[in-house]
Amino acid sequence: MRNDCMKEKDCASYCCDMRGMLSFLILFLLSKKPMHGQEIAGELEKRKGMRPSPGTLYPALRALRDAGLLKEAKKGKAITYSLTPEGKAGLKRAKEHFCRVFTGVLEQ
Amino acid sequence: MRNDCMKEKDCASYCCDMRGMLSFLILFLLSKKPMHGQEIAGELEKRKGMRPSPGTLYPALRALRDAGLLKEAKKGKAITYSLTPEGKAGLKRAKEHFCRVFTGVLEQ
DNA sequence: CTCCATATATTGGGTGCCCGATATATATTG
DNA sequence: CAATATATATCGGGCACCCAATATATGGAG
Repeated sequence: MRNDCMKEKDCASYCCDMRGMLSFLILFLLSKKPMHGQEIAGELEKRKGMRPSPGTLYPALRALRDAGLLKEAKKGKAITYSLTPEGKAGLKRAKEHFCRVFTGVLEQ
Repeated sequence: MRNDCMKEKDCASYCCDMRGMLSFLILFLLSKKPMHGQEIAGELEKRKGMRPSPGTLYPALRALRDAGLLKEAKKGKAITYSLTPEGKAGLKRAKEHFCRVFTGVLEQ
């Protein structure tokens, strides 16, 4: 059971398993500023408390690129990712859905 | 690919795949008021646009009960679920984690 | 009682997120 | 030119969410 953390006092939450939210978070982070992969990994680590493995992050970035939602710019050994117009539009719609699903969760 | 909706104009978002958020949402909904299973399903349908199947909902409720996070009260053919003190405490921690992960997402 | 609607419950299986390990490429340092 | 560090990339597999189909139980209408 992935949510073993549900029984552990030292785990912050039950939603430590946020499958399916990775792409959404990536799009959101890149909307703040373009970043390369390891920067994204670092930001995710700060927020989630766990650093995504390369096998998690890079396939996700590739899928988003293949879907036309973000574009790449190679600089040295790093690749800077940024949102395409489609990515921005998609993020907007995703946020709306997110708000509808989690209405009231953040209140009080 | 579950996220086929990423390519469809009529789908609200990329986060339609919210695996791992079901238990969190159930705890949140029950913190508002005790409900029985089908009420929960209806509320989830309103928020997510899709009604969870029985094979999704009831095992989730059972797992939360077995974890001591909610209790059941049978009334006729329906079972009213409500949070235990452990469930309330767990939801509080889950919310904190949720807020940390999604800081800034709902802004502007 | 019989029929039907509603609620709960179980089973089997698909899907794809995500991880760990490993590989490749580029930069930097000495 | 090695040697090391960093970034990207791939591969195989586990696992848990989630669904569709089906089963059981309770209650109400006639």
